[in-house]
Amino acid sequence: MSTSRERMVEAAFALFDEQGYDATTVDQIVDRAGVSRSTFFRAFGAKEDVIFPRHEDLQARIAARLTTGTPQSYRVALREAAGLVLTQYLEEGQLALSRYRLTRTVPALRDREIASMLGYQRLFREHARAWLAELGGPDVDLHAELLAASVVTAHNVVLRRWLRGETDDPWHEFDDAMSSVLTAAPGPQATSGTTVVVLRSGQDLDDVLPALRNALRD
Amino acid sequence: MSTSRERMVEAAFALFDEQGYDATTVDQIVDRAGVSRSTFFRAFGAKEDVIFPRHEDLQARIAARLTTGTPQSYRVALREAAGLVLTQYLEEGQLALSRYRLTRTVPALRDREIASMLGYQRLFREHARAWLAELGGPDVDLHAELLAASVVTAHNVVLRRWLRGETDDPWHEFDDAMSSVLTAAPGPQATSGTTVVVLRSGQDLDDVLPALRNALRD
DNA sequence: TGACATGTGAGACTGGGTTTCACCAGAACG
DNA sequence: CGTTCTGGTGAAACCCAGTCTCACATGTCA
Repeated sequence: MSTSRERMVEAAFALFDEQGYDATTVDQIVDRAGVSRSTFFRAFGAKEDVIFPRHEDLQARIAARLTTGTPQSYRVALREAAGLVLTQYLEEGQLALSRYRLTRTVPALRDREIASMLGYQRLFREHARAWLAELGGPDVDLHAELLAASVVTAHNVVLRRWLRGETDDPWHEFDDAMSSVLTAAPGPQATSGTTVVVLRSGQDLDDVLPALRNALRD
Repeated sequence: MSTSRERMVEAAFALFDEQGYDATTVDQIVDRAGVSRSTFFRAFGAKEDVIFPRHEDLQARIAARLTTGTPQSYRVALREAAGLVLTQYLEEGQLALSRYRLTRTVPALRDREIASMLGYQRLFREHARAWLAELGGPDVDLHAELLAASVVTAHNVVLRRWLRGETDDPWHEFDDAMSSVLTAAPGPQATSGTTVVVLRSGQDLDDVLPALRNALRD
């Protein structure tokens, strides 16, 4: 027995796929799902919300990761917090692809997606502001804002490439993109002759060995 | 005799100010303006649009400025194109402040404002992509995206400071912010011993003299 | 004068979202 | 065992943004 919520999501995506988002009414969705309008609006609040599964969770996890950052280690915190977003999308798989198709074609949904991304950016910005303030330096607000925008933008570039099927190894591209953005950021740099390697747990050792050799050869 | 459009805008801002955006219905607006609902929706298309005066104009001017850029001079093009946006807001004056008050409190309007900003960002991105491609170098897409995001973000930081009344010299802060963002961008750098000065026409010479002396002293 | 464009008004209609009341299951408790 | 409380549900009325269609009034041009 599936829950009402699941049936509504399923019915909505199916109908959106068949006849488009605008042409689909909430009444059609609830009819196919076998529930009432009341149930729909109680569960989602708005028609748009069927598509965007609760990112309060994700937002909370990002905040949690960011709060463990320090002015010395904040670049890693930013990288991993952005990685949480990428992880979320990769795990959603087919659902993320369906949503991408919709957000590309329906302006209202595109705006909604952008707004949620800016929600993440806001978290990055606020934490970055605190870290940069502790490090000292001029124009903390501006640089915190720029840092947050760059991290989110870099993430989005990689994410969109994956959504368009233009890459098979999003994590590799993600790491490169984050390096582009974060190496220029202020703070203590790795001493020459010292290489800091960040490993994602669950990764196959053989897969990372070439990268390790490469890093140590420089 | 004022036009219908002007009366509707006036009535809308007054009502939004008196009782808030959501609590104001289109019927109230057209009643006060002495026109019909038909006229309203023909003129603006949607309730939100009363607040955002057509930025197709601005978008076109930005595009025009960007198309005159070259891979050698693109940083100036970006800076001045962003300057067009700032100019627009500064010239709107009181109207921009009213809009800012609304966009801060009404989510729907905030999203709308963000979407229009992303429209500008898109122009920057597409032109930056072309310039960076001509210059050569890795990851053109990523860096074009980052450059556009940084320019827009830097502009927004200054704009918001002005909207909040936190600065009396937005142009000075704008120049600094753009320098922060653009000096690290790829391309030919100014030769040591050569100082390039960009002057806005209509500016008082006495105002810029100190900055000129300062620049030449380095 | 007649044809045509433009701006306007009136009113019906669709559909998203809210609100209110009612119902019913199951858990908790005496 | 009956009751009471609670969470999930349904029914229906309601509000309002936005669309559509028809009508009318003012031009302007031929």
